[in-house]
Amino acid sequence: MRRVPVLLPYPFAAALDYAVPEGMAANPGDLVTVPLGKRESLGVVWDGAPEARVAESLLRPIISAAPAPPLSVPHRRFIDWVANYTFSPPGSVLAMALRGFRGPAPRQKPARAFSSPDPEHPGPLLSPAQSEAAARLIEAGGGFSVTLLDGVTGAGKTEVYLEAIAATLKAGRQALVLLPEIALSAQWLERFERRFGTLPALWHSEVTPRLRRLTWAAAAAGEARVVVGARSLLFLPFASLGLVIVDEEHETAFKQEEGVIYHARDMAVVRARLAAVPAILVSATPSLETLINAERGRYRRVTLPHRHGGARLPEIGLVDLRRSPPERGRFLSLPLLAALSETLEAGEQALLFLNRRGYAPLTLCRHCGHRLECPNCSAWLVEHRGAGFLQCHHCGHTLSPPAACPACGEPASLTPVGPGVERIMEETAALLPGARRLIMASDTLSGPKAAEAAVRAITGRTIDLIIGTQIVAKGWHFPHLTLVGVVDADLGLAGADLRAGERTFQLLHQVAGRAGRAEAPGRVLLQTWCPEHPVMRALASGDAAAFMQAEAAERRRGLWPPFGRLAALIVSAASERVADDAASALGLTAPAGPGIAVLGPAPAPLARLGGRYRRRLLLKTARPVRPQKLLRAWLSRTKLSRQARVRIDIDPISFL
DNA sequence: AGCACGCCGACT
DNA sequence: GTCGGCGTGCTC
Repeated sequence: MRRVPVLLPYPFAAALDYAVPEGMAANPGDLVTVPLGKRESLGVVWDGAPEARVAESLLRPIISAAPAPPLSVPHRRFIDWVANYTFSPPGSVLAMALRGFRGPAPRQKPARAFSSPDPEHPGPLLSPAQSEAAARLIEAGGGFSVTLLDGVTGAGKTEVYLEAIAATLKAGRQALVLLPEIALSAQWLERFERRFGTLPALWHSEVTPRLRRLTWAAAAAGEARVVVGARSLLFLPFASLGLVIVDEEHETAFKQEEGVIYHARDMAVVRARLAAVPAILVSATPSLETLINAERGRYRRVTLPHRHGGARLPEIGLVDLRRSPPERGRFLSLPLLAALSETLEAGEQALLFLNRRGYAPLTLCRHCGHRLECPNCSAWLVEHRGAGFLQCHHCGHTLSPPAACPACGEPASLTPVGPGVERIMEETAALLPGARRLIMASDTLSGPKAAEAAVRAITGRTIDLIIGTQIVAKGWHFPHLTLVGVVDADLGLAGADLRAGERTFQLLHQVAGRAGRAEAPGRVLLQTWCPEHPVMRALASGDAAAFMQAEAAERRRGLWPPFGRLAALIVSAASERVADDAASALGLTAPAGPGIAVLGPAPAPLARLGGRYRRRLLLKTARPVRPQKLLRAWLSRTKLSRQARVRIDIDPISFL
């Protein structure tokens, strides 16, 4: 009897062994149905020698082969690699790869659902700079390489990398394109269709199960030639992957924070390396990680220094709120209001950016000072006036606005503090009554359909003023938009996040980049209490390189990423005592040695989340030290209460 | 992930 | 006296 390891899409520590029935091939990569307890489960025959932990007489036989092509060797190595790196059970990673394959294969030929993009389709004419950049992307060849494609906002980078896709298609291979946000895909798809005469396959959480199954099968069969989607697309099987692209590579939305915790940009590079194909990372504001890799010569770099079609970069000005404070109870200063009226009177469009959803982030009792807080999390409840409730942005808990203060009972004493986009909407309604306004936020723009409607309204000029959260910073092209106002430029700089400066710079630079993308020149006004801050000075001067150099020097000094490595341990428990005990137990057994430091334990900034108490430890190592091995030994020598959970976040981005 | 086993509260 | 809460443990 033959015995093979079968990896199941569940968080088991390892593959389980099964017996291979007479006459079945059961080669590594084959999808199979196996018995599991009283159930049946899908699984994949895995590589290597069987574990042989179970006696032969106890082995159960594989039930049948499943109707799908085998997972390729590079795909299997990728699943193993991600599991190892992220400290996750390999079965959990496999589950992501099999999401989309369920039950019998689709009856109709997938080919019919996915027309082939035509690389010879007459697309838009490229500028000489774009053509040259495209040629440089293509000259990297078909083997593994990473190229940073950067350049100013509005330079036409998308059209450049579409040429790399065309070359991949001509070579008969498939391309994978990661976008940070599905809402973004509305305009992206238009550009793709203009170039290739048809739409690509889409992969994200809103795709219906039926289409998801078709797409999975079509990718696995090589019939979906280009697939575009969110981070989970990385785990889709491809018959002949030839190119991996990550657009807006600096976006933190690529970090998956639940389940298997991974950074899709970094894993995209790994996928490309294991598949021996090129990767292209695209951004007007590349992450420091990527810039350093380019500087060290590990990544190639192709730059588009000018805006497409003769458009000019917008002028960025600072409004010093100490000198021009808004009126009491208002948030827009006179200089910004004047610019708004001018722009709207000229028949152009304006955008007000504030990275805060809802009406007000805090509700306070004027009588006793009580703050409305979430009962499950250490966080304020955010008022959503339009929807008529207060909500916790961390656990989703909602509350009807109380008529009296819940602490002191004083009636009508609760007052909103600080602005959200809804409150800015209200303020502009009073001050700019004629403007047709639209809020763009993740809760008003959920899904590609809503995003498409918004895009249509803006490009069709039935909207004059957009008020948006960070969703507006992501690659939109609104030709009639000439003014961008940032309500609170300092917002992202608070807190102890090591990337706060970098991220604020990227976000504000990207928002600014929405202005003046066509003939009419753009203008940007940043309201700040601290115009001398390096981030504000860099934005106003436009010297991104100097800013990132300074940022790099600081990180190098402190051995912070990308010059050192980080892993976060988040200890949580339903009881505060259990969380504290587990965290201090980990503190006592922490690893030590050259190039190793452990910070904490400390209460997490969100010390309570979803009713659980949280503590954090941070493992910081020098670049050559791999944290995974240290963590494995650390956790195995530490006795923890069963009630305490430890989450490991390798390369953490969020420090909440 | 499911699904079973197991030891403490409100019901026919 | 049972029905059932979900804590903990196992699945080759």
